[in-house]
Amino acid sequence: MDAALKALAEPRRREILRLVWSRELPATDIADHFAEVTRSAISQHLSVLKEAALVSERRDGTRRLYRANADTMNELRTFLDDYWTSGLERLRDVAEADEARKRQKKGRH
Amino acid sequence: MDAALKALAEPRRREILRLVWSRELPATDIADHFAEVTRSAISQHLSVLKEAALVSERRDGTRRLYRANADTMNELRTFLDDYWTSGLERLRDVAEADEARKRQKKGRH
DNA sequence: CACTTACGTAAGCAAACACTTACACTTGGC
DNA sequence: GCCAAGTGTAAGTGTTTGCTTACGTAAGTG
Repeated sequence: MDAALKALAEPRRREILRLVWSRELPATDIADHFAEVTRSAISQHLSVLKEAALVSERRDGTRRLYRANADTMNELRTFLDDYWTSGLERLRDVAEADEARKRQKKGRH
Repeated sequence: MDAALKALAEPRRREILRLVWSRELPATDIADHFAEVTRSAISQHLSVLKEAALVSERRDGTRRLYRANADTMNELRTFLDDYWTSGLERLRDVAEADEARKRQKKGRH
């Protein structure tokens, strides 16, 4: 999940992800979409996205077809939703652990 | 919004953000929470979060009190929600723009 | 006014990142 | 078997990032 967030932090990768959102696309077609950078750069971005499970790859002859992985994106979505909402509930525990840490630190020093 | 996503990509910053989720906290208290890194490192993280408008800062004497900025986080949330859902609808436009680009590229070359 | 508390900030460093160019590898058609 | 198409990968480069130590500074305290 960490990897997914990190992968999404890069604008180019978000754009790639959008391209393969609902249809499979071969690497070359994806690269063609970006005039500014090399095919190689896109290939590396695709690796990152694949590593983060944000896209899946399917081989067809010499081509590799990429498509966004809806499962991972839904997981990420619920992770963030939890993040938004859980802050409040878990706060008491965090505060308590914090106090303990503080006392320990002071005691040591 | 880009800055916010990038800021969230860092685990430490997410943890900081959670600490100030629903209560103000002075920088020192935040730093005390992290035994592994320096106060300076946390200060720099706070700068990034502030730059991304994910936290707001209020001064009180020598102290600076930080608190998560709910507005920005809601904006980010809707941005992502749009991102999840809009892919489908905007896809046709992207595809069309893409075809145009492709034709142009071939024409030039 | 000296001293302490609570901070940011500058400088430097190693690791990570987004690229590039050049090359290697598969797959399918002739 | 040879060649072209489609693609990953290795190596190198400049920039950014997350950190450290050291110093600077503003606000309260005696």
